[in-house]
Amino acid sequence: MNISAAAKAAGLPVKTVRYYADIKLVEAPSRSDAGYRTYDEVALRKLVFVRRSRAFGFSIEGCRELLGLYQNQDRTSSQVKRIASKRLEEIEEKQRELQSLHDELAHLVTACRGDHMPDCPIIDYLG
Amino acid sequence: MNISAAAKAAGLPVKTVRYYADIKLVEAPSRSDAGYRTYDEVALRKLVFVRRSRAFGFSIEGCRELLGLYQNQDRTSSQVKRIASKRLEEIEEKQRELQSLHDELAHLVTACRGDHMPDCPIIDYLG
DNA sequence: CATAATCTTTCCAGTAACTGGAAGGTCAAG
DNA sequence: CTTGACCTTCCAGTTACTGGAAAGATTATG
Repeated sequence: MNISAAAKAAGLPVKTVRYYADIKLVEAPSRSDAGYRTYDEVALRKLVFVRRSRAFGFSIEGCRELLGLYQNQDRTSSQVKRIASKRLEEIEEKQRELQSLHDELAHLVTACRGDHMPDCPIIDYLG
Repeated sequence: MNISAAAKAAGLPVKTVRYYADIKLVEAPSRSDAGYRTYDEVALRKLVFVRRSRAFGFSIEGCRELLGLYQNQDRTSSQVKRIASKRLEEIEEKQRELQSLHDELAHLVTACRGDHMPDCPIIDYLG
């Protein structure tokens, strides 16, 4: 499988697939005689794993840890759970931030008449 | 007022204050004989305005637009409201994303026993 | 007045996680 | 045999700063 087929199968851009090998998130794939990267099922599954992990918002380093556990027969589910819980807390923290931003901004937007006059509670608040 | 006093008064790092002038988000401040940047009340108010705008998550370009309106006597509140509403929609979109991430990840974390065994629904889901 | 500490300046590089593009080699089809 | 779709590497740009080095200015202290 060449890189574009692997990328398509993994649901990732070709550039990203190369990038993941460059930063050693996944192993460097073997090469054809012409120097083309060739992917097998195992390599593909790791790419999919990374895509799904990234979709949860795990950082590259987080993905590295998770991928390590994925490939480690001696892992414990508590190791995995710890990492996932940390991410969950980050998400919740971000949600709280967004909620207060939302409430504040929504309040200002509602208060703004949105007419042809210059007076504006949003500008007043910021200035 | 030298840069560190202005930065402190505006609630921004010194580096950031310089940066905002470098990218012409705010005007380049006047200089002392020795070449030190000097800030007055007007410049300070603009820095505060940018800090507050940034705190709402407006991009630098968004801040540029808002600052333009702030300084424009001929602005209309509808112009301001349009920009703020766009940001509000971005926030809401992000909230929806985070909510679904949260629900999915929370579900997996709950299902994971977090013990010394390797079996893990989180890994299963990702792999 | 000398010196030390604390400013300030500019410039360069690095962060996260890609993404775009140029220059050039390879492969399959017609 | 040429065209077009691949593939390669390498370099640069993105966002919004942040860190640090080298060197000049100002302020405080002895």
